[in-house]
Amino acid sequence: MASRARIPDDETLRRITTRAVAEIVPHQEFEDALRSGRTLRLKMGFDPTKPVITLGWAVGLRKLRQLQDLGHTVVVIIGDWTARIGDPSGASQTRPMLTAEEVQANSEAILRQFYKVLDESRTEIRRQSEWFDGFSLTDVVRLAARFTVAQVLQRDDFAQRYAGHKPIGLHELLYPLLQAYDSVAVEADVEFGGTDQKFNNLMGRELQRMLGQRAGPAGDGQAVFLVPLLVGLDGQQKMSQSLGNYIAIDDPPHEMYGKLMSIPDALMIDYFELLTDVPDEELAYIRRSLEERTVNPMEHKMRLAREIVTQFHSREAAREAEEGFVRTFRKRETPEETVREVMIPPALMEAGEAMPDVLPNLLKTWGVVPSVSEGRRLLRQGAVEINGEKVGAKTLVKLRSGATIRVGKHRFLRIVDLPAGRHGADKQPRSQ
RNA sequence: GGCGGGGUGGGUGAGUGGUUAAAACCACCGGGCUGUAAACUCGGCGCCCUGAAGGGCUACGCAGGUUCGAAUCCUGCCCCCGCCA
Repeated sequence: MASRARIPDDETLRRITTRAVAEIVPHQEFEDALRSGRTLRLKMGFDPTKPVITLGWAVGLRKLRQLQDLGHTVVVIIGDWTARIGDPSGASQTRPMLTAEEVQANSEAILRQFYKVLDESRTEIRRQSEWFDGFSLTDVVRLAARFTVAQVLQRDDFAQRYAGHKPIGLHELLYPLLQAYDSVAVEADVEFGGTDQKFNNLMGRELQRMLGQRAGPAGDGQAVFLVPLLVGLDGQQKMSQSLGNYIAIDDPPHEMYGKLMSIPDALMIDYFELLTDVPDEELAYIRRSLEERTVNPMEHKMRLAREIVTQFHSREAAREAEEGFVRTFRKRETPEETVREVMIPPALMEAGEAMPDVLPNLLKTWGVVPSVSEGRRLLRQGAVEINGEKVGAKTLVKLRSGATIRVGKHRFLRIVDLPAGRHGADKQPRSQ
């Protein structure tokens, strides 16, 4: 508390307030506070509904880290209470309730990933249950009484659902209020979030003011720092766990690298800007070279993938991932680090070869495909090759130890002998 | 409490007694092309019977019923939406 934050020079300040920033409300207040050297409490919350954190989160986390490096404090709120309600943001089905154990496990996993970006020594962890467990019905009603339905319905998501005759749970209307109260509970000076959080965050500012809490850069309630939403792998929608169009902070290097290489070119600049420290001048160059087509976009994309994998893993891991990528997709070799070892029944092993009909069943057994039918489809469509040779409807397949089976573009299997014991193998394929 | 509309595959949404495993679109999967980009193109997309042919089993909110035959008709129940009170 007593310690002062470092005052950023103009260039640093500029970078903090412009790069990867959608909006700061109110902007001037925030800048002034940074210049004052006062230590700010920077709030960011999450719902521990799933143990997955996507790169979308990294945008805000990186911003928080920059501020931590100046000496400010990050307050992470674990939404262990609202996780039971379900944030109506986005696709917004009503989410199921979670058990205390699930919440606990998810929280730990998420924090571990946060610390890949955040400075743990300047991070304070708080749980909503600290204050909400003690809430009485009276407290809830009093809190709710401070706002009107019309106010809450201003929120985009609610407005749309209301207009579209979609159900809105009464409890969902409470969510923004609870999140706002979090800000009061931790006396947040600035709340961070994606642009879709604007409403919730501003509500926090308002509630602090109503309750006379002199938090915020100017004592008028928390400022709101909004970062752009990262677009997902599909190039269309916001990156999100539930849409499946994501890269997880936890993804292993080769997978992260591969996914980055598969993003639409149009997204490259965004990713550079939001997820890397590549200087603005260089971004300008990259942008220009893309427009003028003077450089193969792939070159830039490889750089991007390298930068990001380095950030979440290591330089070494990035290099290996890149080599693996080149070997697999350019030279069409088998990427050893992603091969999954599998075993086949002794009888087949004995025979050494078989009609391809056995493959769908094997693929199903190995969990490569969800059903035998699916395996058949793949086979019929020529998606399966063994030792580099496409398997046709009638080709005799050689199922020997050491044989490599490729399914689709990037699923690789290697047949191995049955071990004496039974610790065979199954490396996880890919998460999704 | 009253009146009306509606619940179909991952999503949107057609279908109102057999020709419907269920149109179309999206998403997704695979082949081709390529840079695991985009665009394009071809194909697939409930489960099972070794492929095809053919067949079986599940499936249109839930439970029963009518019928040779139901996603489609009837009854009860559950849920959603709107208007009025």
